[in-house]
Amino acid sequence: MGRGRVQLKRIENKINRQVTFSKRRGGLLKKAHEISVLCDAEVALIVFSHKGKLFEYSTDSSMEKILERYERYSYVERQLINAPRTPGNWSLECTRLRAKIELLQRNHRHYVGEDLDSLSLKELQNLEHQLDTALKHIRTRKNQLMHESISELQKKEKAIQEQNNMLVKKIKEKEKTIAEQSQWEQQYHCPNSSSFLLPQQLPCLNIGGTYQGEEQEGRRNELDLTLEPIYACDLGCFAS
Amino acid sequence: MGRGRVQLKRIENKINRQVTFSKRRGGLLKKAHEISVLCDAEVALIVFSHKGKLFEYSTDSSMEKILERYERYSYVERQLINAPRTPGNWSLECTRLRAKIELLQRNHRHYVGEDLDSLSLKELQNLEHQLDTALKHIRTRKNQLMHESISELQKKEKAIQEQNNMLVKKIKEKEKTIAEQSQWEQQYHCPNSSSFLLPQQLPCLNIGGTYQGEEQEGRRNELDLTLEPIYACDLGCFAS
DNA sequence: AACTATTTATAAGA
DNA sequence: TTCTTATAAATAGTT
Repeated sequence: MGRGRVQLKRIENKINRQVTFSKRRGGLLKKAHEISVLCDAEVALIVFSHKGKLFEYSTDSSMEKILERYERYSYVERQLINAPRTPGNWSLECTRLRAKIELLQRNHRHYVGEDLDSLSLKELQNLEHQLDTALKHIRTRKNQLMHESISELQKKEKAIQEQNNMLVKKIKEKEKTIAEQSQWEQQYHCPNSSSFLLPQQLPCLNIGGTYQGEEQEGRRNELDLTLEPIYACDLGCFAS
Repeated sequence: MGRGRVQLKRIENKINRQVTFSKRRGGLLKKAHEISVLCDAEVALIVFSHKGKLFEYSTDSSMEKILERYERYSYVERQLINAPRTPGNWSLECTRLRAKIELLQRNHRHYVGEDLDSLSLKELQNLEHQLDTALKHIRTRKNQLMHESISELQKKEKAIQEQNNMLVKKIKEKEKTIAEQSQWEQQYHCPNSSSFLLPQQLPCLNIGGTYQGEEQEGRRNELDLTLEPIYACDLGCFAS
């Protein structure tokens, strides 16, 4: 980029080399920063000039972290023990543990179907088989939970229904008692009772006797409706 | 550089980010190499992709040397700014890291279908879906590798078959030469040749002319049999 | 993985 | 060094 093509070889003119270094260094650092931001990558760039001056760029200015990560990565890659560096500053144990984490995380990516390019056919096959097996277990467990949930709900439903029936029976008995009472009151014209209200109350209660069945049905339906959403919701989670 | 200006911020589209990363990574590595050569500088470049894959460039491939030089160079600076980690911090860090490992390993067990009892239905469902997706990716990649392997083998087979045909042709020519030679010898009763053997030899050779075809077939079949086991063996790895 | 319209980087000159 | 400018390179968007 510039006037005239450039040969990829050391610039012999000292001044030119210095100028080019200065310009290109800026460009390189800029591009390192750009890829870091644009692509969410972690970049570490170290440049020593011919004269030995240091220039550097690192994502989030955490050069040490990136270099550590590099060492870890290299360690994992080489499957070698990382020679402890600068012992004063840096725990070997931590490095080892970080390497293990890196390995686990890299491995995990394979289990979610990422980074598969690095795997051989044999490895892919093993992975496939393992995931297949895992899925079988998971589905078995899911079905088990579903069945448990269903029978739990059925048991609950039954219990509530029984309670319901019992309540209906109780109400019927109460009504019967009240009806008998009012009949008695009517017959004997008891002065303590507010008899003028009864003619309107009675038909209601009488009808209630036969009407009760329907209302009971209504209640059962209501209960079913109450149950169903719960059931549907839980099953909604099971759907696949 | 390119159509439209680029904003210096993370590219949210995953595909775009990946493509841009790939392109810019190449450019960055190239420029790092160029400044290194042109300006006689020592460069170390480390790039971790978002997914954690490592790319690196270093002058004369001596990454470790450059990093060491970097450590030496920045040693004074680090001594001034960063208080070295105390042993107490180390053990704390180790504990933290061990906890993370435990977590990762526990999580991993779920991915191989173990320890499922502790998971809720919702969690099981998420797991199932994730493994399903992973399996799809893995199978796609496997198929890709298989197809590559198969076409490679077919190409090989074809090449060997051609070689085979050529060899057969050569053999035919040699036999023709030999047959002509022996005919010539019979006609002129050459005293140097052991003529008493010829009556038995000739029928063989004469028949050989027509018989040759079968023998040739036989040879080709033999070769096919040699090819087949290799083919079957390689494909055996693909079977699932 | 190519292509190409643009933007960027930069070599040379001042 | 720094600025300018012509031109080579890089690359974003597209196919």
